[in-house]
Amino acid sequence: MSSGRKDKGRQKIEMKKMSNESNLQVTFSKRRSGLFKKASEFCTLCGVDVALVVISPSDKVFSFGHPNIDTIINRYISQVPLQNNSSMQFIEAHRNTTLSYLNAQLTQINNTLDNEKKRGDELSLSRKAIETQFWWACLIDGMNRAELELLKKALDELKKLVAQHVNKIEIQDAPTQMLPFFVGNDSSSNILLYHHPYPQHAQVFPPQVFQNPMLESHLFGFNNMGGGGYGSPGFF
Amino acid sequence: MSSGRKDKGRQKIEMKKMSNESNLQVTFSKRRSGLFKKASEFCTLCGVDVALVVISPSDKVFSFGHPNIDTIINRYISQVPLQNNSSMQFIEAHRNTTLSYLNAQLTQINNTLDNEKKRGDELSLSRKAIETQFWWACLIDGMNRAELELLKKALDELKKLVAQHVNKIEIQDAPTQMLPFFVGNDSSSNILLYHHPYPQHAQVFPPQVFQNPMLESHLFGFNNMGGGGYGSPGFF
DNA sequence: CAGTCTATATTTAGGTC
DNA sequence: TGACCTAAATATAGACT
Repeated sequence: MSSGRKDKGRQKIEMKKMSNESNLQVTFSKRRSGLFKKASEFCTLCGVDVALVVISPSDKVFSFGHPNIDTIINRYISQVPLQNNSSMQFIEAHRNTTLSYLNAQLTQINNTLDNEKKRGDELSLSRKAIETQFWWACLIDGMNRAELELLKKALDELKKLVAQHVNKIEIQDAPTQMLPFFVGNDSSSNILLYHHPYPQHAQVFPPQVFQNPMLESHLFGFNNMGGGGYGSPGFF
Repeated sequence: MSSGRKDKGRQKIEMKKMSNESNLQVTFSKRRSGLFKKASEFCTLCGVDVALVVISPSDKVFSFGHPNIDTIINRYISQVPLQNNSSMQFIEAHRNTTLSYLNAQLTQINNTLDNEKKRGDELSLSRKAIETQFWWACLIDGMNRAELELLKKALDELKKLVAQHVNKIEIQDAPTQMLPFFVGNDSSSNILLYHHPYPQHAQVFPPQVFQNPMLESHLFGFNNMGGGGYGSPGFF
């Protein structure tokens, strides 16, 4: 019921990589299932063993095997002469890249850890310094009401003295610098504390490194490895 | 060209293993080539990687791969470790132990890192608490030499007073009772100290005993406690 | 076995839903 | 994605060379 147009049916397509992305996606699905079906039919009809691995453009792995893909792959690996079998090397390579990746991670984390330790130590130190510097203030906590009253009185006295002194200074010196000690305002919330800009610890791991596909040219053959020398641009 | 006998054309066949041996042989060849062709077209058309291994009833191995069968197989086994190959098992086992070892290390280091972070945060917090609690002490930093001298004198006086008072108390009260240092947040003696609206974290500190000599002059030697504070609510 | 031929059986490109 | 539709493109059973 669309435009009353007659279906064109199956069209012949050129045997090259499809340019239309969405068409390619559809064709990928269709042909993949078709291929798997053929393989499976082949198995039942002829009683053979088949292993089939397909890696999609988005790097997903689809596989089919009868009776068991690992069995077939193992048989393939043991059958193919060492000369042609680079699987071992690839395994090693893969392992090595994984290892070095993890090692890099380890290094990075260790660095972060070191920084944290340093930061902690510094803080610990400065805290100790503060405690040492203001140890006497702690005494105040131990005082009872009477003692505190006494202290307050003493401090009042001190305030006067200091005020006096500061006054003297202000007269003598240039009054550019404001002394914070006894500015008698009522503000109770603008205490200025200095801040330490601590480093952030966002961890960004390096992007993964991919190996180049081997671009060997083989002729399509029936009983040997094949596959055209076809580079897959931009798929990895 | 046989005489006008009509061809039966392609017949539908049951989907089960062919009984006729010679037919099976023919079908095997035909379908095998068909399957390989499909796989090859699939590669070209969709730009995917394919590995295909077929093992004939007579145990011959046929394979196809694009761009290289070993690459694909390796990628497959990177995903799914092989089970039935002893050398593979060894490699995989080694790889896995190495990986789990590294992973364990990673976990451990991450834990340590977390702890360090926590420690750092706590220290940072407690330090801020100290700074907050003794904010007024920071004022001292704002003083010049003369002011400090003055303050020292006043505090000396205070010291005497307090010492005197403490002495008196020790005589009156039970001599077993020590002066508690830094007892936390519910003591009435803290009222003055916590007058300002900052969060209290006094309880964070261990009740350390400060046995510093009172008001030694070196106390005033520090001068980089950061920016001083501004007026405080009529504390004095 | 591998190719060829022929008449179907199957697959699938291109759409629609 | 996936299912369904249609008609053309392919694959292939069976027979023969």
